[in-house]
Amino acid sequence: MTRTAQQGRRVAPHPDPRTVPLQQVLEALVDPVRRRIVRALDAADEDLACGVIELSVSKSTATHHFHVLREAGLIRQYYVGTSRLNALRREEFEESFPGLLDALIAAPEHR
Amino acid sequence: MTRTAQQGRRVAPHPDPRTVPLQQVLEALVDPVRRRIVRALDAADEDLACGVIELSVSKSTATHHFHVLREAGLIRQYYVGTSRLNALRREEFEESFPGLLDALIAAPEHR
DNA sequence: GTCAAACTTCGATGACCGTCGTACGATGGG
DNA sequence: CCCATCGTACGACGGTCATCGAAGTTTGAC
Repeated sequence: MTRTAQQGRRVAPHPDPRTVPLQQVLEALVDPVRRRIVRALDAADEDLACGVIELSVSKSTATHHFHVLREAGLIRQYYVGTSRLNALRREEFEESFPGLLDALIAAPEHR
Repeated sequence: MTRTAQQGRRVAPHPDPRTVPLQQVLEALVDPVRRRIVRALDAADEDLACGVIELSVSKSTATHHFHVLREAGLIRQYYVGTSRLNALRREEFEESFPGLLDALIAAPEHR
């Protein structure tokens, strides 16, 4: 098994956002930890590793949350070395659910 | 006890949408039955009684869902006779979370 | 080749919430 | 009055999900 094949084995499936039901998207976004992730990715000008976002949950829980966001078509994930980088899928998501991400990011969490 | 006082006793508390946390709003809207209610109220040109919206859940469950929507500042409820009428609080909600309700209503449930 | 860093996987646990049936309350018509 | 209609209140139950720790995997650095 070559090194690149190993790398390939780590590539997780990324659904087309247009095939993701609204229900799944909302279930992903209803969790405050996952919204923190989305907000962090939105605020950053570059892709972020899982570890650099402060989430106040354990690593295994964080992995779970990133998984849910990926399955909902909200983020893209790829490995660079031992890190896994995350990127918000803005344009694709906007095409699927126009205005939804913008409205959510603009919405204040508290008051 | 007068009749109007009795009526007054049935008036449920309506929070100001501006005081409702985003978390609570999303928890309200993540349930598909509650989204059906919101969509029905949006589509109607008049206020709707609880009973006239097809929900495929029991009456007690329906009451629960209307309660959650009211507490989230999404609907207004008032009695007329034995019926309880429901109205979407569009403008107030729009002021609190601009674009959110529109994006959700515009979003297709399935594909 | 050894080791640390960064995530993942797995199973377990605990809490929450959507659901229901039943009993109850309020209203208006005959 | 009586009664049907419409909705509410209350427990109970069940499934789902966020959480964790422990063990495993992959990578790169030395």
